[in-house]
Amino acid sequence: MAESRTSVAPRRTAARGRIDKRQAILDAAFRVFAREGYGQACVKEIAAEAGVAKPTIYNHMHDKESLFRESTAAVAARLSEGHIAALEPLREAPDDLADVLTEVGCRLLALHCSDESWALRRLLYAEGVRFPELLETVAGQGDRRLREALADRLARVALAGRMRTPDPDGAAEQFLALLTGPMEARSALGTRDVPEGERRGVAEAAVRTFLMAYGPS
Amino acid sequence: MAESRTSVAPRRTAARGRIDKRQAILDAAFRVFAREGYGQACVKEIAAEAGVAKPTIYNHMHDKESLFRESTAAVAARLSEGHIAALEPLREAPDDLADVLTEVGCRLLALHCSDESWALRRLLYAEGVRFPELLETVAGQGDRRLREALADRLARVALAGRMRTPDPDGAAEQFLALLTGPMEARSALGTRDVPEGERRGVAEAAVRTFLMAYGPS
Amino acid sequence: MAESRTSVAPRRTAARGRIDKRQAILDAAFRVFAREGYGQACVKEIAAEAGVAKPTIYNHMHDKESLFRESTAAVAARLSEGHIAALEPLREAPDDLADVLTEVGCRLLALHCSDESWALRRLLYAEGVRFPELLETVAGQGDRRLREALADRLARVALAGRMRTPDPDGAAEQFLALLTGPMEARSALGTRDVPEGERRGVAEAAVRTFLMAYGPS
Amino acid sequence: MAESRTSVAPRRTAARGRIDKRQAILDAAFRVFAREGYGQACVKEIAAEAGVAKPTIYNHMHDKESLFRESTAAVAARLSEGHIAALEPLREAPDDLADVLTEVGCRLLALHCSDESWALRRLLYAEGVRFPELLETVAGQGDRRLREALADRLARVALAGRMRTPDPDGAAEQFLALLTGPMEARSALGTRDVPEGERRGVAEAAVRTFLMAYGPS
DNA sequence: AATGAATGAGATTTCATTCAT
DNA sequence: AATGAATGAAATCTCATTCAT
Repeated sequence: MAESRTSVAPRRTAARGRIDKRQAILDAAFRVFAREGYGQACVKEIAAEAGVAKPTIYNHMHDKESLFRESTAAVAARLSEGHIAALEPLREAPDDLADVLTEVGCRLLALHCSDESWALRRLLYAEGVRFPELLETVAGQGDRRLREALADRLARVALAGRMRTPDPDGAAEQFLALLTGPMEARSALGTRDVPEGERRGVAEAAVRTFLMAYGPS
Repeated sequence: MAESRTSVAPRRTAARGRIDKRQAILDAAFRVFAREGYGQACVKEIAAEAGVAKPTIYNHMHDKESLFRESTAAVAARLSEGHIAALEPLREAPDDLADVLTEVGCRLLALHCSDESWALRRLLYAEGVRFPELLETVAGQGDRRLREALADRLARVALAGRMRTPDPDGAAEQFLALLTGPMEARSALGTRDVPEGERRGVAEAAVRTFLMAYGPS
Repeated sequence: MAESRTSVAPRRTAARGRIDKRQAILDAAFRVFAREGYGQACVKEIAAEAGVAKPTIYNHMHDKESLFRESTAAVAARLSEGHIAALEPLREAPDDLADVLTEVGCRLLALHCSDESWALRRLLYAEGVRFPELLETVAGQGDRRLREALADRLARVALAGRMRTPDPDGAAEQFLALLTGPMEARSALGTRDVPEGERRGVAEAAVRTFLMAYGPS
Repeated sequence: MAESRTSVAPRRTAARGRIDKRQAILDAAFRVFAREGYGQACVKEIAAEAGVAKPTIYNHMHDKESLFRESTAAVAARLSEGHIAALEPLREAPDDLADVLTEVGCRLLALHCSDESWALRRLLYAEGVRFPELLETVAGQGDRRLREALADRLARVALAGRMRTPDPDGAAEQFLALLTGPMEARSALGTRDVPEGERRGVAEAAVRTFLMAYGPS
């Protein structure tokens, strides 16, 4: 570890260090914002959690708002990648549609129920009104991207004759609603863990209903 | 009622005034919390909006936290009444199930999309972690009560042979998910208005899917 | 007790009640001032301790300062009576001077070390600068009166040939100093109890030294 | 020392400046506490008197209580040094015991009657109950240290045959009582200046009585 | 005479942010 | 680039005091 820093890429040490520090700040910021909420979070605590001095934060970010924007955007991007990856099993129109949808549903729910995901959702709900471009960027890049990707997959499935729907967008929207809607209450807005088994039950119920509505004749 | 105020019981003016003031404080508090978020809201602003002096607030409520708890609880109770009332058309197992469900769905969505409702939801998401008993009280008394009442109605409908479902709770959960799930993205977490027509479309789609899964054979 | 109020002197009930209430307020005020200090004491707490409403206090006393003045003055007067009474054994020039002085010393020390006495002393030290007329009244009526009374007694004793001193005032001053001076440290400014036996020891030592300086040839 | 500041170590200006500022804060705090009393003193005024901003105080001290503790402890330590120094003339068992004791008495009284000393005593009396460790530290390090040092000196004097006392501790205690006891009333608890001549008179009277009790046969 | 309610003023403390090094 | 120190502004909460009843 130390080696890779001191001998392999010594020229990059400074820049690398800077980037590392920036990342450490963003990570710490997200943790603190998630824990305390934007208004209650204080820069001092973020600095402490990032292991840097307070002014260092202001060297990297212009103010608390930027810090919030950038730290949440970073997490949102990371999560969004996961969502897209979770659709992988649907890439090819499958034979065992129910199984595949259930698998995808489970993957999506696992992500949806992760601490990070709930933390981000809480922050967006809380501060979306006061950070409208965050909603645009994050929720846009996040939820919309997922919905559209899922709609694409469903369209292929329908085209392959394994589903019937003239409206893949609506179908995707409802599939996601059937998956995530129930988690709100079951996890008490993310404050209680929902065990994997229970999540699977929700996914199976969602798929069952979904396929009765959209499944092959 | 109005009578007792103006003619029968002028002696009660003082107590009544106190109650009025308390209500004014709670209302103002909710508005400010909704606008600014818990952390950013300041008691001074709440006092100004309620038309009282700052210490008056502390005469009625012990501290900012209590103020938050009580003001949100009051709104939650009010909204919860509305939800139950919205189920009214389902009281008797109806002939035209689709129409009635659509009507109920529209009513629920209208409530769900009201400013007050979004404001409360935002605050719960935002501060639920730090006010766990709020989640219990408010979300419990709110969402659970609605879900259970709806499940009761659906059970009756099923009993009357107009639906088939061995699990009215799950059915209610999914019906609500199909209704409210799509609103999250469509209203951008409550920051954009969703016109009534669009809400009706969502309700109709929800009912369509719901009845294909649970409707009479 | 209740009788004397209701039947024996019914005409006086109101006035008596008012006086009682005033006394209750003064007593409560002294206790709270003693416990918290003038600046930290709050009228609300005094009212609670007196069992009356806050405005009632303002009906009896003009403001917090008056309350302080009157409550401390009342206690000071009470204590002063005790001091004078403690000199009783010296009324007649005694044969067994040492014993009598020791007895007087013990009595004075018991008073000096009472909770009330320390409380008053603390308040005078603390606020004397800001309530100069209190020092005049209280310390004057208190300490000076005691010193002068003691000097009178000592003068009589000297006149009776049982002491030799051309300066009874100075002798009284020193006797009191020998008595009370050591208590400051021993009781940690009144925060630790000094047992009676220890007080007697101090009194005996004071008398011994005093008599070696002023005793009969 | 002075050198290191002006010529040798200009690099230390920052740290030195911090220390200076800390000292300025402690000094100002003591002055304000002495003037107003703990409860009435306000941090804003202390900040103004120290020439710093309010938050700077909270950067150095955790809260008002710490500020009180530290500022009084600093003064107490300073005064205690003076007390010990005042005993200097007694270092060697002297020939002219009366003169030396009088000299020491005068020095002690001068200190005892200084503004700073009265201010500290007032604060200890006033707040000792609520700051018990202050009494321990300050009064302990102060009064006890003086009494013990004086007892040491008196023991030497007795050993040299110039006094007779089997109990130097008691003798020291009484000597100090004879000195300081009378000042309480004469200075009206430190609110009136006692001129040097008067102090000398008290010291002489104290020495006279003391030596009649403990002096050489 | 007594009180519930209200309030202006001000207390302590914290925070985001900036200098100077 | 990074930090120790400092600060203006503002937050929550308390207090002595006064009305209206």
